[in-house]
Amino acid sequence: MYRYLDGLNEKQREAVEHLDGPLMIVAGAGSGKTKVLTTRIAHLMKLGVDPFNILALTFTNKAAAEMKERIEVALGNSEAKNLFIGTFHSVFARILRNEATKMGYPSNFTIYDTDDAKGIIKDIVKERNLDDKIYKPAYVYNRISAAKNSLIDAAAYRVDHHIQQEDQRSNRPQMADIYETYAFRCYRNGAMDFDDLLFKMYELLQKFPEVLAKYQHRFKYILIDEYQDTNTAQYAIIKMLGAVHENICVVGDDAQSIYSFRGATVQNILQFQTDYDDVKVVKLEQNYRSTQSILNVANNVISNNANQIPKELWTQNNIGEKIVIVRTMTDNDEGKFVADAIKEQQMRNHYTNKDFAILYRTNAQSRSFEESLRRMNIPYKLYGGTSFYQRKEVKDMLAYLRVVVNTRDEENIKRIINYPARGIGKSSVDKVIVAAHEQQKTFWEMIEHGSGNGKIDDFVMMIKSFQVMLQTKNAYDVAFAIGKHSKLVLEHYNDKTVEGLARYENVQELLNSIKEFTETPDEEGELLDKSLGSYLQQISLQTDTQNEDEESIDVVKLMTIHSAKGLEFPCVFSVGLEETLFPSAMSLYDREGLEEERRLFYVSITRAKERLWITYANSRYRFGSLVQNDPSRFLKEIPPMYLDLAFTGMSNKADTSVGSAFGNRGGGNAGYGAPKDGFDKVPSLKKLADKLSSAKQAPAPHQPSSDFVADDAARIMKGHKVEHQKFGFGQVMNIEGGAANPIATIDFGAGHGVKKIMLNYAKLRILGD
DNA sequence: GAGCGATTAATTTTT
DNA sequence: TTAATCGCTC
Repeated sequence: MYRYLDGLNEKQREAVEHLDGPLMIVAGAGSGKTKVLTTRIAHLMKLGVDPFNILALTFTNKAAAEMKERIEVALGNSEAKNLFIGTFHSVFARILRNEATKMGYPSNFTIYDTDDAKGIIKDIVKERNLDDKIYKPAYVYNRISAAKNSLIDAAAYRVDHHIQQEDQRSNRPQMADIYETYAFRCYRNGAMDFDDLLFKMYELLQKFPEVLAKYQHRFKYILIDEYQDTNTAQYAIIKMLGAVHENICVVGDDAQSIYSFRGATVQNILQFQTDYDDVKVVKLEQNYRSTQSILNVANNVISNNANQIPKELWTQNNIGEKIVIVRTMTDNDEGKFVADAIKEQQMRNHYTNKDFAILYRTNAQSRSFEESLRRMNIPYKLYGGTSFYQRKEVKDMLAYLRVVVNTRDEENIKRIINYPARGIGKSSVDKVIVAAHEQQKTFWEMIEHGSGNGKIDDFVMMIKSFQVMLQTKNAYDVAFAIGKHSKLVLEHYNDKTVEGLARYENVQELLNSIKEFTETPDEEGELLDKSLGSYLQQISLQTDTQNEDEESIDVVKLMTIHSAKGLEFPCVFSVGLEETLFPSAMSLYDREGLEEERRLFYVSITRAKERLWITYANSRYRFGSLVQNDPSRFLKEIPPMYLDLAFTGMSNKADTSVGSAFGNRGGGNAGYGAPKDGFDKVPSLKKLADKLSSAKQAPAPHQPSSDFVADDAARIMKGHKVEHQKFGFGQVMNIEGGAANPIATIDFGAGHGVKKIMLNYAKLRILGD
């Protein structure tokens, strides 16, 4: 009767057919987790549950899209359209958009990505005259992010004893102030960062019981994918939303928890059984993906971790090929080896490009593989990295669109007010900012009714004209007009360099994507929101440009292990297995960090279906210079019996015998004569010496007087005592160059000495003569 | 104020 | 290696 149930094994079927009450599915790698989730949803719908009442949350857009598609296939109709399936962030953004005004946000609130957020933090640190070496934007951002993900707001942060101690100890006493300012500024800008989408969602449900009740009753069934990667905020939200029906189904694998840096805590999955009464637990332990060899290696590696839910992955698949470990001399050799091996496998075993994936720890590692693949004419696709939407020219264009939709967004106003250059300088902008903050107004409110600055007024008129268009024109027409009248497109068009051309094309591509968005017809029964605001919201959460028909393009895939989670490939290269790279240097200090790296390695191994190569290089270029690394400690955790020792692919260059692969670096690298210690010390000593010899006493920067006002350059005469904003106090020795372009020779004394200053540009205050 | 070369600092993973 | 900032010139 339910044919789709036939393809399930006993355990899978048990999970699908459990209808009401909390359910935890512990799903090992390759055990058919997505199949179970999608079949379960389809089954619920077959049994009459309204798709409108089902909420399914995933971590990536890719996973959400795949789930939706598979349900459609299972059901054979378009009922799936009404399901609420998406990433945590996108689903909450949608809900927040509906309820935003309750929280004092515009419904078209802007979503700030990490770069936007770091930019604001940078500004704040600068404004407070703090050292940006200590208050590094990335550090501050991560700390604020961690707080939000633990549901700690700025006020709670300030009074949290433990946190305060940490900040004192790390010499960052002003963290709480920065957090508070940052949070306020986002709010004032009508913007939320990624973490706010969770944090504000929590706040919304907390503060507005009627909103909570609405969604509690709406979501009768809640399903959560990758539960091991949820953080405290996500956990709390789910708990609230599910409290009425308690039909919560979580799927996860503690062995694949790899997002603790984003606040994820494995505790959520470990504790699930104690959170609810009568939790049904189903373990999926049969692996359908990998060969026995691959699975054996994976099991051996992960068994080195202490904290685990006990389970044993097994498979009926063939033993398959042994795993190949390859050592190369340099990262370039590593790239070359991989490209060679791909070619060879294609010849010998009839694989095509898309059967291969190269998985690495950090995005920076992609370079050598790209080069070698290109050299051998093997088509590839790079996933992740700086995405399309992070490119400067795209962000510039998006900044215009965002400002037009949400004028509270000071950050983006600042970005575009003088780009393309229209003669509105930093000082004019700063003047507005100071005045606005004094009067408790937003930047836009300050200038929208005239600013006393003709150029700013022109800018305001232009933005307003775009806003008028918003009423009658579609998103594409507005965007096109913005590109044209802001002269942004022209700016790129006039740049005839190769990069300029690329930028022009990227902006055109952005416009195309808006056009596509606008022209996608509404599905039956579903009226899609085609406003510019809706478009912006959607793309803000789209980090990967998930292009058309992923499956059909025949290319080798390059990505980080993190982005490979949930995917599988016939042939996998897990590369860069070196100490300080994988495991990363950042993780070496504590057991948890190291175990997470090991889980990451586990994830990379279990992506492979048929063949697996593990590679590492003796030395590689990092931050511009060659460094040597020991082989990763994880390699020692693989019993040699699973390894293929015969095949090296580069037998003349790379020594892949297990003996030398593990540890005794002296063996095979005679070409790099210098022992490790000497090698490491030379450059650092040299650097130090350079620093000492060139250490000039930098003059202390001049703090301009608080009442500093520049005087008219024409009034400055020989012999005047003057103050310069940067160089401090000095005396005019001489003036030359004629009235049109007078140049003064000024003696600023010991600190800065004698300088020639062009009076038309410099800001000088006359103190007397 | 703006544009351009030169120096220098920085690299974990992502929604 | 590359992105970002610095500092110089017009």
